[in-house]
Amino acid sequence: MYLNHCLLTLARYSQRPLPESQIYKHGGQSNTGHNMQLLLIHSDYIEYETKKRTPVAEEIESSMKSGCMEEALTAFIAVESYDEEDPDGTVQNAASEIRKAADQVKTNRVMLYPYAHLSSELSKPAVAVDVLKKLEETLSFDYEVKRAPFGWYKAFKISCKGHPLSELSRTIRIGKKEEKEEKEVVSEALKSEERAISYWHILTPDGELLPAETFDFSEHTDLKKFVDYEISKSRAVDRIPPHVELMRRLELADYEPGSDSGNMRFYPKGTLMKRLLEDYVIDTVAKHGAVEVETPVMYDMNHPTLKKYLDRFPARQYSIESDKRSFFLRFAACFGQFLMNRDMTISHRNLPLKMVEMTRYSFRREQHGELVGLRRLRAFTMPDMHTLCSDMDHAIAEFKDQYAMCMAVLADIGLDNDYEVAIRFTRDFYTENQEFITELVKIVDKPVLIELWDSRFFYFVIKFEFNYIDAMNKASALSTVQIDVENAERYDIEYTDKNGDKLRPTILHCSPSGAIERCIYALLEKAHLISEEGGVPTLPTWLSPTQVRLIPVADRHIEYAEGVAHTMRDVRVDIDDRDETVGKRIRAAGREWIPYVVVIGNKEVESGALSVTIRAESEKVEETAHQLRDRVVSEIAGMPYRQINLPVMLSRRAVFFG
RNA sequence: GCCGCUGUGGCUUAGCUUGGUAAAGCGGCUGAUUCGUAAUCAGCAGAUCAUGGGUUCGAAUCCCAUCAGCGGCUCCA
Repeated sequence: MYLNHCLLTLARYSQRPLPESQIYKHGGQSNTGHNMQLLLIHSDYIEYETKKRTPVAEEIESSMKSGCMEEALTAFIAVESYDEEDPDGTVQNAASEIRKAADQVKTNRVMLYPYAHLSSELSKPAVAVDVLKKLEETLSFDYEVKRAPFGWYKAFKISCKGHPLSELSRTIRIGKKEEKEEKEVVSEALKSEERAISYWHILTPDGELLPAETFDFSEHTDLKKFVDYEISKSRAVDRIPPHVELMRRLELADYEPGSDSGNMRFYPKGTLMKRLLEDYVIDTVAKHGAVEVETPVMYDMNHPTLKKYLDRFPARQYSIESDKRSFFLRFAACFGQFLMNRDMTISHRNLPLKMVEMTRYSFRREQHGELVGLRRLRAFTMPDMHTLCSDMDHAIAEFKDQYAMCMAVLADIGLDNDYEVAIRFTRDFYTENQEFITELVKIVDKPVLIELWDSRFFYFVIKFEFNYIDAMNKASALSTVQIDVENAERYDIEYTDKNGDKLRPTILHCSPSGAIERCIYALLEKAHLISEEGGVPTLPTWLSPTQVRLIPVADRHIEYAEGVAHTMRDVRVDIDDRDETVGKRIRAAGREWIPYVVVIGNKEVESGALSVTIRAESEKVEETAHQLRDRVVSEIAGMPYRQINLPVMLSRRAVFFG
């Protein structure tokens, strides 16, 4: 078998400098590099048949609905957004590349086949159709050309002469001046996701495994919503997410138009909430033996190990050019921690070895349409812990511990029982560990969604997530743990066992709370749901930016209020000293969801007792400052405390929003 | 990424259909008021009507492009 029987070229063009005479069309230098993805296959035959139109389908005559060609060079083509600047140049470049290949394999037949999978930076459909048509026209002078229609779902069969595609796949980048070869960069994981076939089941605490469609959801409405969301992934929504309005009105966070979308600004109150949640998660994993580390936010795109991992992760990343080198922004702490692990000397006595980082930030360039408020961001804060275990049995034991830890974390955060569980694993893992999985379901004591794969497409063999279901029936993953069986090898991480042998650890990935911003989103959505049902929306007291608001009736009571504030150590107290009526200030405190509101006038100054309104119970009690302080301190016992993040006097506060 | 909707002082909106250079409430400032549990009174300042083009004697209003937010769709050529 000879190589050139199957010529497979994945080419990425960069536009060459235009002759002087053409430059004027583009208003001067506009040489940002034009690309088009091209996959050329010399085939015995290629045949296709259109199945269904997509929304971007071109209008075609019936003669184009199916077609075939024997002994042809098939060109799979993706026109990219960069090509829009100069479609004609793109056509010329592509034509010459196809000519070169066709001459090489000595064929005079060319099949042009639009193929979107080749790129994630596609051009507008109209441009693509235009380029394809012109390409057909250009090539038809010298070749017999056919073109498959654009924008249709098509079935196709191709017989490639010789070698398997995967082994010959390569990318050629034609630079502005010189040509250089590059490895294919289409993420392996993105491809895997396409191939992965999922089997959906419900597993009950009794150990019953039922196909998802036969399960009786009547007593599990949230699980039903979750399953619908996972399987169908579509849902009609009639309003904007409630938390978006709340995050602004409560002066927590807002969009930042000066940045990329999905990069938020956090006001003092939101920043305080974030820090408290971050403190809490770090404290909690520290109690479970994790040590905190810090790693860089950007990594070399061409680092051999990282590159392979990058390919394995189904996320799109930000990239940064700096001084001729290319970097990508991390989407988790895996990179930094695994590289650190690799250089460490680790004994079996050190296992399980846990490292955690509060990644501020992790970056994922999610699609525009996916970004909403605090639910899905492009820059987010995520606790990321990795645990090195001696082997799979050890990993499974740790997995169970961390599963329980995650449940406790969500309960402490204020999301007790507000989530649905998904456990996902390969068939092999299931047959070997059936009991273990049933046990996990018993621990949460409610039915969970099971996703089963026939073979392993990802780096993990099992993972679970706790998913929050919001008022619009959207599911978002919070806590998650995965057992990774691939990266110890990839990163060359090893430990020394009792016998002095070097072994590969099994690695757990864990985010105990999920993204911190997403926790805030879930808390706001939950509060909104409660208020819709006629309840009082609240935040957990330990997370409330102000825990106690003092309202002096007149100016002469301010001094006394300051004394009260002073008494309440380790409680976030502020004083509304603005020149407004008591009624108005009460109302303002209510709109801020402040858990304890105290009015201070002559009566309080004389008696020494305070009139305290408890928001959660909508009732008033008489207490001394010490009693109130003790009440709040015991309520937040065990949770982190930080001092107030704004001036104590409201008259001194600037307005951030509204 | 694609489609649709939206974009008016710091905030929320009116005006846009039927072009004639902006209106209100909140917030801010000033003054009066020192007040007892869900909005005290008066005055003042504050807007190149998202950005860039176009049509027109004249554009917040009509057209095009861009950006952003929201909703939907989508990894599909």
